[in-house]
Amino acid sequence: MENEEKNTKQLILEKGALLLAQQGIEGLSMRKLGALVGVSQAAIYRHFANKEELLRAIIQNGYGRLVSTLRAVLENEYQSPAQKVREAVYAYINFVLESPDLFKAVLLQDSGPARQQVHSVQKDIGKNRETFAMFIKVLSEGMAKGDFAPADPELSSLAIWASLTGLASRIAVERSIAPDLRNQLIERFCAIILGGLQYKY
Amino acid sequence: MENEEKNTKQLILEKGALLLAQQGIEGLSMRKLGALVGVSQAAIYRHFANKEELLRAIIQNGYGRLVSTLRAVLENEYQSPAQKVREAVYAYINFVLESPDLFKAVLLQDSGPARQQVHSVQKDIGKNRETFAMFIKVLSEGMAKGDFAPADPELSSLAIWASLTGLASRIAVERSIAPDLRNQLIERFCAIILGGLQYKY
Amino acid sequence: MENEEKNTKQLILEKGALLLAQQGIEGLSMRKLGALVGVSQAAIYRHFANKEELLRAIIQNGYGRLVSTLRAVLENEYQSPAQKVREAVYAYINFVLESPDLFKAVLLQDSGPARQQVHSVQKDIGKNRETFAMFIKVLSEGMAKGDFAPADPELSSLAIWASLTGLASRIAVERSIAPDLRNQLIERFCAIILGGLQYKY
Amino acid sequence: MENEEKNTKQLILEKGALLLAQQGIEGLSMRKLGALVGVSQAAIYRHFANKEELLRAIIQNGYGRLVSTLRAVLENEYQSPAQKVREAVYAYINFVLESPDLFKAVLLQDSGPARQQVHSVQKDIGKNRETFAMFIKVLSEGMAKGDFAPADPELSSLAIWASLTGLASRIAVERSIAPDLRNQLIERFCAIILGGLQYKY
DNA sequence: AATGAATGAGACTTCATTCAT
DNA sequence: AATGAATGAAGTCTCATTCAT
Repeated sequence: MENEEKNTKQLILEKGALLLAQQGIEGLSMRKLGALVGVSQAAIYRHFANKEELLRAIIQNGYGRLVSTLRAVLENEYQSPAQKVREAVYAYINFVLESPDLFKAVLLQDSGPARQQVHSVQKDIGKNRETFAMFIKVLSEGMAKGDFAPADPELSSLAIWASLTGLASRIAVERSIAPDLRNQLIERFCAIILGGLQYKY
Repeated sequence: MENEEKNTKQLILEKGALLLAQQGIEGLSMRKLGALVGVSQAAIYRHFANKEELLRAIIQNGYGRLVSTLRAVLENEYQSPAQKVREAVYAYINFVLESPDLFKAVLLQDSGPARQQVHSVQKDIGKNRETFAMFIKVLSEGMAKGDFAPADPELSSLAIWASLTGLASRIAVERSIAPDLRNQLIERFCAIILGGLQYKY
Repeated sequence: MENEEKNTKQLILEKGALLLAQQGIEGLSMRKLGALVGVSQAAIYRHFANKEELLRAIIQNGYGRLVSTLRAVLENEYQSPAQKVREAVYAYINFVLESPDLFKAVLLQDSGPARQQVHSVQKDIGKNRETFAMFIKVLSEGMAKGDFAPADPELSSLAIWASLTGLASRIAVERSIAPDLRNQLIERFCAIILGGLQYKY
Repeated sequence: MENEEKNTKQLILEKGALLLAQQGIEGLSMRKLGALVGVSQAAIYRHFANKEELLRAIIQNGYGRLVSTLRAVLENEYQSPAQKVREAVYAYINFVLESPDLFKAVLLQDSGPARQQVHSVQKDIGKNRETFAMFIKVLSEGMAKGDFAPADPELSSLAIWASLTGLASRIAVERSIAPDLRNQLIERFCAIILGGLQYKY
């Protein structure tokens, strides 16, 4: 029984992510989603109370991957703080390249009809407390070890995370960019960030 | 007399920017805009052929300010490259603080049904060739003078600009942040970026 | 139970035909139709994807009668070709008298914005291959039997069918004509057509 | 002065006929017409009180040609009644081929928004009393001379005229038909009609 | 004679949601 | 757990027409 149900609910989540990825947040309509899943529009309401809840679920569902990847990267004992930062950047960008619209839905939206809806999601996920806390810890660690110049780790985290989001956004928008150039860009970004972290005034 | 009616077209642009600012790109409907301006929906079509054209006009109208501010900052002869970068950051952030959703409309949207419309606008403005070229020049100049470590100035520009966009986005979203904290964040951002530019491996 | 609600879809078709009949092809608006059926405009889209599909359905629905009547007439074994022609004329005219605007919608419209939609329908129905083929056969038969003078049966069919359409159109337009006069006109039409078919140069 | 005015008014009529021809009766909007003439929409109202009056004027303007051609044909002293009928058919068809939508607007319409508007025009023009009277006279003449079998000439006229309209309609609709085939069709039509007129029971 | 601005009505269509079955 | 039917609101846009200038 659980299997049966899971099928539909999970299918909705998957196809929903797909719709979101292909058509953006406006393209995710109950009608289309129902058709894509092969089920009536009304059926979706059996599984999710709202479009809001649906959206939240889709996002949480898809976002989990990034979070666990990031966690793995940031908690890897065998890497230096600088390496962790660099790997986190790559993990983040890879996620964005795989699901650009999921990314956009979560991190960049707070306009559109789902604005206020997503807002709460953003608070839950966008800030991503847990991951963020880990990132702060990595920076603190680096500063303690002398790898990074001393500074407020939370502020640094915020600044870098925001920068990373900006980079990701640009890359998500310009999907047609040559992979080569893209890698150079990412590399330069890492260089600047890590340079900035190490730089002493 | 001219003052009384305030030109309607300009009014549409202003109220349109306001709607865009308050409700995002989808919230900008002809219906609402008409009501806000105090005019019938159809009247808007006297002044703008399309929603697309309207959007383009609103954005260009509002975006002009930033471009000219940036130009002034980046072409100021009496400042060092590093100072120019810092001032550009502040100019950008100030613009975002004044018109957060104008910013969001232009820079963060890009796919979906209504978004292909914006796409061309983005190409015109988002890339913002002219300003961007000036930014590249500032970095080149800094590298030539030895203020910045040598690196590809275009790549560096792209990376920094994307980062700046990310910071701006975060600030735009979290408008309720305390000004104090905000300034610290901006300052830390500048420090990291400028540090990164100066850092030699 | 089924009777009570009367199927809505069928109701839409019927009221749609009525609207079409009373107000022509442009008068058939979703708004009006919804109101006439006693249902919201949106409800119509539950049953027909488009105005185009709706139109097609209405026409096919109403047109079926004529086709089957014509078929019965033209395949009646016990009548001479001339009689078949005469009966077909009367059947056609009777249909037009019963549903004058259904007829008009199908046969007289064909260009303009809304009309390209009808175009395909016209190809399906207007040409009415099947019925038309039967008509050709009747003429061939008559020529073979010597009832009609030898001539290209397809060309003759086309000419007569077009003429019949013209007559029908006139009658549809001038609905107020006295039945007596109308019958005389139809009779004279048959006489000319049949005379023309029998006439040898 | 008259010249100046004539220019605009006549231009409206001409471009109006063109619009009517290209886009059908729905395509003839004041907006488009104004643009086509190179004048504001409102300007049209300086010359014509209504869309109705405009339409009437366009039709009358364009229809004049047919009427005078038909008059010339039907009053040609040097031709037999049969020849006159044949020539009238060709004149009519040629007119339709040149201005198919003018034809449609005048003779086939009585649906659409302009329905009731055109109706009155139809009474004036569609029946085309004068021309029609001449046609009756030709038939009478033919019957008197023994070229045609005796019959009610008015009834015959009506039947033939309606048939001709039907033929014209078919030809107007299927504009892509090969000229060769078209001519054969017209010829066969003439043969049937003339045969029917001459046939004695 | 002409224009620019505006209007009110109406066009088709899509949306999220509800409800009886 | 699911469906088919329906709804009300909203979306963009076009139309014929009016009016002050």
